[in-house]
Amino acid sequence: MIIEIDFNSDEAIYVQLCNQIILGIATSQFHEGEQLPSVRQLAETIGINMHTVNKAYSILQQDGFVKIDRRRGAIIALDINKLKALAEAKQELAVVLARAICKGIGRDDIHSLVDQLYDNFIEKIQ
Amino acid sequence: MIIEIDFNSDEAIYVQLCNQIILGIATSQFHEGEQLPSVRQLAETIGINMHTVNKAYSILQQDGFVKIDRRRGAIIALDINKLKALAEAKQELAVVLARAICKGIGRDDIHSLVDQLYDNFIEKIQ
DNA sequence: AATTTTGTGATATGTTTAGTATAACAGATA
DNA sequence: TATCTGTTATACTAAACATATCACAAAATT
Repeated sequence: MIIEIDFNSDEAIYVQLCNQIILGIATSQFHEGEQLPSVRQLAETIGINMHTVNKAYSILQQDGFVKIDRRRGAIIALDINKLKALAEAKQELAVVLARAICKGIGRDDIHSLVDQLYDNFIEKIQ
Repeated sequence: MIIEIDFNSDEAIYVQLCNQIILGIATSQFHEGEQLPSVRQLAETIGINMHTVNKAYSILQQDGFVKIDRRRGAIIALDINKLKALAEAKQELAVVLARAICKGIGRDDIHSLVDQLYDNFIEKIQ
């Protein structure tokens, strides 16, 4: 999977890294049990410091997306707690929807966007 | 409207301020043309610095939620560009949905959450 | 006319975060 | 043995966040 970092973005590098990897998992470009590049290797290919990658991996572990094995590094391992995930998603959605509502985006528009995105995710899986 | 800031949050104060005000607009607690408290006044009531409020107001202006009038301060004025807003919402949704999908949350779950939130927003309007 | 309030600008300071740069260590692997 | 892994520690720069004053011009109020 190709990971692209925008160094001009106002988003921190480690945040971009987390999001890209999560996106990769969602689109099945990374599979359960698959091992991610080592912190040193990924750092070198991207051209950033090892600790920045390590921070991203640590956060992914904390958020239940990977497990870190001393022998093999970071491995995709989803810790699924649906109730917790639903609560978090709702909280994040609230912020996004509030902005959208202010800009005249209706309920149907959002449903349509959700479908578009889900279709897109599924498309990439196949 | 009551604006609450969590000083223990990892979200910057000005970001929380922006989100709260946007939430206020979405729930019609703030109306088009209504004027927000002055930067000094709001800063005092919250217990933060004037410039922090000013930063939030400036961002809200930049994002097209308010206009800043030298005479009356910040006034709710929605600059509606639906196409742009849709694109931004899609981008933000993609990140949220990717996380959700990884945690086993399906399309219907998201639609349900969206409906819940929209109902909640409408409820607060009445 | 005088005072107050408004947004705005400049400057300075302290704190935290982000990111980089090294170095070292223990465990696993080849 | 040599190499790879994650991990930890330290040190440093740079940027962001937040506060603290001071000052100014425009508008509103008195």
